[in-house]
Amino acid sequence: MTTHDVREHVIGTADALFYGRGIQAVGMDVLKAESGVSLKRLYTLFPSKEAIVLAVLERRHALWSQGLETAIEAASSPRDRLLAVYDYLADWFCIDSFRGCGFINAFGELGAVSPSVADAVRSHKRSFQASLTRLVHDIGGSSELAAQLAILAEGAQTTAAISGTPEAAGQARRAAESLIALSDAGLREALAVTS
Amino acid sequence: MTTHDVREHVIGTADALFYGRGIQAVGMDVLKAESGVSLKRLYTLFPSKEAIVLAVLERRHALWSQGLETAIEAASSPRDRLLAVYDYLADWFCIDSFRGCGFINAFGELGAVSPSVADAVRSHKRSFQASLTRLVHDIGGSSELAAQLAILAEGAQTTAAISGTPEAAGQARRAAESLIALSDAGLREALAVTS
DNA sequence: GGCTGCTGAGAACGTCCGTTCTCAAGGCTG
DNA sequence: CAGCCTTGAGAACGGACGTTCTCAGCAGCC
Repeated sequence: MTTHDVREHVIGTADALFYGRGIQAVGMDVLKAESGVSLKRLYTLFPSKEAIVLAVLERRHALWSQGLETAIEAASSPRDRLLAVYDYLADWFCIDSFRGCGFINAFGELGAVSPSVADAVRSHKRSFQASLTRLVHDIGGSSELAAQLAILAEGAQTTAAISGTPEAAGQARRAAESLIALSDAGLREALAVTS
Repeated sequence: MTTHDVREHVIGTADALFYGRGIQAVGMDVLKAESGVSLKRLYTLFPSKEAIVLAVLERRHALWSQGLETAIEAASSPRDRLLAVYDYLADWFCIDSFRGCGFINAFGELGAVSPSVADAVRSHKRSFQASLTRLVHDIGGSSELAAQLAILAEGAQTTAAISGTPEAAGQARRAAESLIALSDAGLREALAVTS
């Protein structure tokens, strides 16, 4: 068991605990008990609890981005790659332990009190929007469309979390399909006269 | 200064504090200092801090719903009434103290630890979805469209909160206009063949 | 006016948090 | 094998939390 392995183990345990119960609801002694790593060692591995929180967010970002990328690459057409984002969300919402976006949760809990947490959340969301923008540009869509699709994805996450059902993913996906179809067909101007 | 007035004053003060700093970040002594109401009195007015949190959520729901209703009623056509929802969001996002949806924040912070808070958040969101569904039905739209527009509104709130800019409101509004136009024109079938 | 009962303020309480300290055990060096 | 030095565990610490207690002040009544 190398130091690095223990570190990763602690981060993984902390991730599950923080995500499942809320960050402030998990004390260092609980993390000690669940990870089997003594307090002394925890504090030699990390300078503070906040550092653990940041490491957890980093890991969560890496896993999430990697999973998303894998889902995207599995699709064949540019349009399917874009829609794969929502299928990825749908799969995620169905997991038992799903409790919303960990970044949004962390932001609500600590965003006003810890600037570094707020920054980590912001950069995660920026990264997601960048991925989406790239996919949208691949089908010739505008940045505006990318922003709209990102808003749908964000809304699906919070809606699924609060309602406790995964159906928001399908609704967001169908909404995205509509917006993409509109953009594809270049029908926005044509429809504008009817509204 | 009646008991009722003091109660309302405490709830208002607590709302501002909880929303601005996070619920767990505000202790009872801070609430005492900011409201000018002694701890003894606070605990005669409310049985616990959690009761104050619930009262705050109730008040926030009342104010928010009332503001939304006012914004809706000010619009003249059914379509404008529906889009007024997003203009209401836009105005809200521009307020300096905007820090996201207080209910989403509370859910992320306490949803896993306090079932009553989770319930309050769920019923607020259900109420919002019900309002939206009513407005959508008034223009002949489906429940599916209402769900999609709700997701857009949710996404706009978290996006605006995390990004720190109000532009998500406009993006969500334009996305909503697109979805409504598609629904209005009954063009979904026509477009399906092009996708 | 003196006694009584109630309300007020905030000191005090127990608990739990994040963090540090003590000290015992073990491995490497000579 | 003796000495030392690193590392381990978890008891201990200071502070902050939510909640309760004490007691001074002040009505109202005899």
